[in-house]
Amino acid sequence: MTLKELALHLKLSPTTVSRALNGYPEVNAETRRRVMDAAKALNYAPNLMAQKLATGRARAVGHVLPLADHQMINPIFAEFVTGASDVYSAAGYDMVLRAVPREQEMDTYRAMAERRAVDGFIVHGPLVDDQRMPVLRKLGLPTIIHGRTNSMEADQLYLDVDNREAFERATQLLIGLGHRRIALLNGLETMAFARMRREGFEAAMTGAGLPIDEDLMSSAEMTETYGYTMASHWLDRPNRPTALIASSILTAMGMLRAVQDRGLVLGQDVSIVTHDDDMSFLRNEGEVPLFTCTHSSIRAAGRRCAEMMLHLVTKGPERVTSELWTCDLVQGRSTGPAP
Amino acid sequence: MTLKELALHLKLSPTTVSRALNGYPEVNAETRRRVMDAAKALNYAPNLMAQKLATGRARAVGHVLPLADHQMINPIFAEFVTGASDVYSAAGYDMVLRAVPREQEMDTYRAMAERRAVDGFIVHGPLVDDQRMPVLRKLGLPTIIHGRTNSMEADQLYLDVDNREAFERATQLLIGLGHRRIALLNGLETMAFARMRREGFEAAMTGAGLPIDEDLMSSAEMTETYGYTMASHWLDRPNRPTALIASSILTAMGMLRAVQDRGLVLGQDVSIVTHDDDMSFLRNEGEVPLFTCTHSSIRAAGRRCAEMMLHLVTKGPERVTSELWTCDLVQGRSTGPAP
DNA sequence: GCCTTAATTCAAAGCGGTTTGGGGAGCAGA
DNA sequence: TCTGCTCCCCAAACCGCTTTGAATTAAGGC
Repeated sequence: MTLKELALHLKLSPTTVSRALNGYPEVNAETRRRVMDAAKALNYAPNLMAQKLATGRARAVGHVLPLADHQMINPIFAEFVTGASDVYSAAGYDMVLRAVPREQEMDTYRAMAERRAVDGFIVHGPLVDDQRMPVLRKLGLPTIIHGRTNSMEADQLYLDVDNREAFERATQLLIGLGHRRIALLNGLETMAFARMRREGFEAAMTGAGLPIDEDLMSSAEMTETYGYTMASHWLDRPNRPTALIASSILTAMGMLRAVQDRGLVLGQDVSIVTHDDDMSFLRNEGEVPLFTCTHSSIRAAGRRCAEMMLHLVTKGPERVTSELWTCDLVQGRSTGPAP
Repeated sequence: MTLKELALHLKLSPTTVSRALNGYPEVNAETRRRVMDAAKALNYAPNLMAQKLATGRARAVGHVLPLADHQMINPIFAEFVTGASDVYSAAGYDMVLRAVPREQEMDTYRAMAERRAVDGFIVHGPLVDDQRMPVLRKLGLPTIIHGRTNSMEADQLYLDVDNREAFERATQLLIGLGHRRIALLNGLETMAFARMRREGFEAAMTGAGLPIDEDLMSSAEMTETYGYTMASHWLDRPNRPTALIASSILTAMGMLRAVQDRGLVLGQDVSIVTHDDDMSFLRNEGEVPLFTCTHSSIRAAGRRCAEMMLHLVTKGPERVTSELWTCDLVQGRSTGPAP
């Protein structure tokens, strides 16, 4: 069933039918009703491609996910993407998703833009000195960064969590409990967010006059195994840290396993603070949750980014501004006074 | 830059340019080279929408993810989707992703099909008595199920893991170690895969003349918390089970936490066998991995499904058949003789 | 009653490609 | 020389929708 056929059936011109269907004012109310009814009855649905070609708008936004070697990043993307996709779906937009190796990323962005496959991009996982920024800028499509980086232009739109402040606060909480030897198990510090978290940590430490011990700082993909391995390593030191900070609840789980392996008691012998992305499959639940954490829903971020993008492509760049979210600091059972 | 402009520039007709670019034989080799060079030099890329409209093929495949209340299912989708997306990207296909509430799922499939937004569907998370099957069948688009269900037609293409056999084998392994009281922490048994796992478990138990204790079987979303809660419950029983079977490495992690909480030793006081989807962020690593498990990569499944789909839409349904994969049974440190 | 203006509707021209149905040139065979 | 093929290339139709510009009719103003 095409528009033309429908028009023929109604003894109207395609023009009128199209307008009736798309809510244009210059069509008689009665006529519109007839058209609507017929469309429903005959099960008419406009051909997406034709619509896109005619309007020049793709009604889709692109997400390209770097397929890293260790692709820990995935569950976070997944969570974000579900949030975003939900918003798109409700607005009749599509999400087109491409997972490509890092080295093909630029080409992918370029290809999608040149071929008009999407109306805009949401960029994931910004790096320190991220090379993608100038390229994206040149493509000229609306772009929103989930996160921030030093290499983006001042007017670049983004949505980020204040990672620096969050980790400063988390560290201060531990310091306030009397901890002096605090280890930071950070995410990959090529990622912008990890860099900022480290800054927050260091600010709190030096702010309290505590030394920064490079041996108590480590940075890698945030897997459970990694949390277990590094925590084990630290806890077996002669002068072991009394508190650990994790960048993800996954690494925190690994840390906890290491703690329990050694017969130590969480929140007593060792305290743990983690960042919690509120991932649906790994909830930090309970009246008093297991982990004390800085908390920010990644899915909510996905939703919000999608909303910003839709606003951007439908109503223009006015009135859409970057957002910097503050994390909640949630008290759990994993922290206590330093032994 | 449009095809017409490029043609004008080359003093050729759009026809010839199009053919040259798309590798049709009826064009002089020298001409083709000229066209190719010019296209590259002028940075020409065909407009996707126009191409899709003209050819009638969307060059995209649809994935609709049910947005359940408890959306544990996500990381698995994510993993699958990354695998699939990788294959699509390499072939110049797009993945269009929609996350919608269960009740809108059918409409979403219908809408995508009617509007020709995709060339085919890959269906996730088949249920027992899945209502989507007849609907999808009627839409007439190529469809591949990741999993199987009783409600699909005999000729329906699918890719599944032999869950029944895997869990039967896992159970037999425990029985062979002398375990008699074995608890099964299953996924949601509305899902077809969970149902089959249960069947495998029961077959092994009755096969060994062991009773099936409903109190030692539970079914829910496979979260860490759930694993912790149920394992705690079971381990605190007067006559506690000596072995636990988990449906996901996440629940297994929760179980382990419960075991450690009680000062019990894994593989000694309590044995655990789990299914491992080989998720990138939660690897069951080590020379001898932590968990004894039935193992099958969900990402590999995503890749294979995508390949099947591409074959289906480009070369037709001949020579593409359903696949039933057998899980590896991997020996880890989490199992030992019954105490 | 004539001129405006508003309300509806339509024919036709895109959007940017692909594909069908020739058609001219060059060459071998009769 | 004429016919019959290839080999290349082109004009034009088409994919299914949107949108521009104009036409038709009805209502309002004086």
